[in-house]
Amino acid sequence: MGSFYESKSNKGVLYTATEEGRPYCWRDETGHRPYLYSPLKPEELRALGVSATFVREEKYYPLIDSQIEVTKVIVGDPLSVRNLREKLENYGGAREANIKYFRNFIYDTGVIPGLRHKYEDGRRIPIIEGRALEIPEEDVDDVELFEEYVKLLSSPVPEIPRVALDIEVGAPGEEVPREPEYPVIAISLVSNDGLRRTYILERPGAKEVDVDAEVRIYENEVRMITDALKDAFRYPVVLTRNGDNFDLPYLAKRLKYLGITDVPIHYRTGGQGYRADFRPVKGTRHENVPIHVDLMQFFGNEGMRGYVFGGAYDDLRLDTVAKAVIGKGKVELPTYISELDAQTLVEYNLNDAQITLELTTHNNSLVRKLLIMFARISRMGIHDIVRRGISARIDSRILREHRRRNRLFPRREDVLREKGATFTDPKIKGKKYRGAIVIDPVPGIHFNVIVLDVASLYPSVIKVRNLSYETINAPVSKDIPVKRIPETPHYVRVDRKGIMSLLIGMIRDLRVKYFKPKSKDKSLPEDERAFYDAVQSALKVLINASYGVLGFERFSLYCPPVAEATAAVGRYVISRIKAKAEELGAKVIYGDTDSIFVKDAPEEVIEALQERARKELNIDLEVDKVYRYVVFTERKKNYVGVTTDGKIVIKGMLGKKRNTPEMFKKAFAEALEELSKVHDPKEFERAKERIKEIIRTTIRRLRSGNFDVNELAIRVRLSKNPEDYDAKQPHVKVAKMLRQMGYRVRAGSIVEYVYVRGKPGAKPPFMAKPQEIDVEKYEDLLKSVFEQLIEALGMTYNEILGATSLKDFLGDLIRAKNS
DNA sequence: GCGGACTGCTTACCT
DNA sequence: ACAGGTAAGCAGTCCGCG
Repeated sequence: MGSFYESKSNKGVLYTATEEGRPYCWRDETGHRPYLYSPLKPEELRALGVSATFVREEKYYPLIDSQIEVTKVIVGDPLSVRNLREKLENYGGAREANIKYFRNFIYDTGVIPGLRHKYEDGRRIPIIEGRALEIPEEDVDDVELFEEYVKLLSSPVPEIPRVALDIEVGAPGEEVPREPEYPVIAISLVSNDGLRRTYILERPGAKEVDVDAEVRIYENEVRMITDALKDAFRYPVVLTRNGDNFDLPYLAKRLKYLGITDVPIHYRTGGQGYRADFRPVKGTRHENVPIHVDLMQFFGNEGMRGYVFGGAYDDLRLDTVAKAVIGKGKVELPTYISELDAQTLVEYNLNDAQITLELTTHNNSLVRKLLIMFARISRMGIHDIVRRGISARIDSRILREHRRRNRLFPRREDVLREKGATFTDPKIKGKKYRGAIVIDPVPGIHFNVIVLDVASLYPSVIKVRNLSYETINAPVSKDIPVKRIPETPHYVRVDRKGIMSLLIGMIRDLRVKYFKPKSKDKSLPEDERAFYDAVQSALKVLINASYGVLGFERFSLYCPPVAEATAAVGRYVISRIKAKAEELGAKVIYGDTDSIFVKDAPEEVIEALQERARKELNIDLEVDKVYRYVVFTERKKNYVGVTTDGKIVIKGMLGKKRNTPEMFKKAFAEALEELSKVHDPKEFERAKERIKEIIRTTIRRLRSGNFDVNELAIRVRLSKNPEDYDAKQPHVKVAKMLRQMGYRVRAGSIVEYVYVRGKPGAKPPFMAKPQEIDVEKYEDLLKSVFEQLIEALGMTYNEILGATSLKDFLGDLIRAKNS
């Protein structure tokens, strides 16, 4: 499950699970030491005064497609690796010297995080119990590798004993305390094996607390904290929400404040990110210490938010995340924590711990399974899976695959020097290369529309075109076959399989050809299908990010021409499909990146297109959606449609954006409701009338002042801390205002404001009265929201309303004059 | 002195 | 700390205009 370097024993340490599923802590017995590689010979290194063990090794170096000789420099401790790396900087540099020791330890011992292990001859052997059935041999580049991953990923996920921990601090007001001057007044533990316990400091009503849990009352705060931690330490995993940033550091600080010197928590703040872990106190060892999993770190990850939970939560408060993931929120608080009565305090505290646990058990333990799958694929401990981004996971997987093929991992600067240049001009200033095509939509209402899309376009392109850092623009002689990349000077050698192409292609195939079909196979029992579904979601996250990381500066194998070539071939593929569709007589009315919307295309044409894509481009073209009708304006990424089964699809419209006031979102939803009833052109007339009525009613409400200001609140998420903004937009002004008033507003916070007449222009809703609202401003906003819809229906906003204000009237007049 | 065209900055969304 | 493309808002600058 994890690994680290233990300085006391000067050894690598692994946490694994035993055959029986019990946690087990294993200290290295193989003599594994920290090391790096150098292109220098041992005698040259000795001459430089390097004292270490030298081993000459032959490795394959992908950047020049040759075997090379390097020296493995084995040293005493991880710190020496860093010192040596700096020392060798001017002497040919070091290789594989930026890899943390515990990572090498994992790759080299062959341990697989997320699996149970057995012990044989001093080695840990991972227990792989998964079976590989029906491996599709055609189109899989490396059947053996494919089979290995299938077995690895289909091995059962053990149920890990774990306990959720949550604390409450008796700070006055709604301030979240940073300094340890306030007492910890309650701690709750809720486990997946039946423990439900709250530890509270003695207070009025404490003895009468009646909850579905054991309540322990303490006079002494130190005793209470120590007892709670002792109980938590019986579990191999402790779950928190925000424990890295709050619960654990606060407990540590508070214990020190109360005079305890040997504290079982180690934390780090600021700088390289914050994290907190449990540590052994005097007389105990690492095996008695649980792993800390802060779920907020996991859910805060953009990849998780977007792909697995469908962007279901907007901010990271426990309440929001819990409602989205498990459909259950927090207990409403009548007052500040410090003023709660004992009963309410315990209920609140217990509920938070309960929700934290449920985030990992809900939906057939989806989160638990995802974490384990990521751990297995990327050979990373749960510690790091939770805390680090997707690029770290892909990096770990790729490094491990280099290691086992005895390939020397190239330095980022070497890849960049050899393969750095891009040639296409981006549409957006500041970007590095040209991206996807968006086909101009044909404005109007279109009946009978089929959406075709390429299943995972970019990973398919990477696979099919053999794109990889070592195959693109490789130094080649005349007799080595290459294939050119359209719109660029790039070429790819095709006589050797590129490693990125192989690995990304395989993850794609694992998902598309194996786990996804299994997750939908009705002949399998439901829990088995749910398991395969978790596996395919984990693979999806990796697939979706695999192209992106190649264009990401901090990725270890950052390779701009590969990213550029991927996008270029993507454009080529979709353009070819579009041209072919038109050739076959279908009208292409829109398309974005990997899709085309075709109108009036009979089934034969669709089939012919799919056939052509398969034969000519080696690409799978799928029917993604069938629309009863779609409505476009000239705006891209902006449309409404109703599918044949009556589902409304809205894309990009203001009416669904998170920062549109609730009042307008509601009106917009009503208008869509009307549209969903439409089956043919005639019924549109009725819908239009109803929409007109909805808009008018909304305007009347605005003008009458008959509303709650909260209905008009605009919610914006800050990307920076307020003090870091130069801009003076309303949300920035209000953020600064709130901070002045003592609220904790920072990057990631949601700022709410309403437009008011007069000086500052915007105010937090709780400070504004309905009479102050800048009604004109909101009428403009309403217009923007509905214009996107109205224009699509072939009308103008003013026409549908009549001239409702002098400004609109004059606007119309000017437009009439100009045209 | 005021509006329009423009740019830069920002957010939210699409694939 | 995965990518680029698009829409839209606000604030500021420049320019033209009796």
